[in-house]
Amino acid sequence: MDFSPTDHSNPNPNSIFFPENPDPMADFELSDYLMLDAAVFEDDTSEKGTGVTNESETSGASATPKHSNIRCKSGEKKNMLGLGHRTAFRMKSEIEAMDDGYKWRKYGKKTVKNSPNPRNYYKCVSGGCNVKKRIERDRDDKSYVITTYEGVHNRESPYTSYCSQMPLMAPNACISQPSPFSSSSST
DNA sequence: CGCATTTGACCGGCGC
DNA sequence: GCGCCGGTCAAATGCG
Repeated sequence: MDFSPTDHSNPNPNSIFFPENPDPMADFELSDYLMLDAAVFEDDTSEKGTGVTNESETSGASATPKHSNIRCKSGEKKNMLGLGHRTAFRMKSEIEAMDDGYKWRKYGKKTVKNSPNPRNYYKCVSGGCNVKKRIERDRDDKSYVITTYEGVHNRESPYTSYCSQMPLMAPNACISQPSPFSSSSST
């Protein structure tokens, strides 16, 4: 795994690199950054427990040998067929719905077997792009939020755009503004 | 009144 | 073939 939060070369506009310490919400800390596109998808679903994946989405897998949580389910298969990238973050945050610059609409909520915490499903409604994201709390540490983006935005996040206008800044210094995480985009 | 959210039902895929 | 599970849809409800 060479992925890192500072890998701004990632062409996927989904890859919004959250600041390590956004002052507005202070209590936020990026823990893991996972880029799961088609190329590495196989690894992601193999549940070998070698990658950070094991620490995030599959955190509950240890309790249940079955890896039902990360199998290539219907939606994921579409993903493998070329629907788009999948990007997952695990971050320490009190809030689940963070404003990443896009407008999201919640379309579902589901309690999943591997986690005592419900998983929330959002669709991007800004720009009409077909991007989805899942948000759930880490089963082992509720102070962590696991966010999984699926698909590719057809436009950049206002934050990354902002970022691109500041070529002299360190890439990962971008996005620390404008106030990336005003709580909850929706509501 | 309009829009976003909530929540239960339904669907499709996978494992046994 | 059946049951389980994750994901999505759509009607109902609440809030601004």
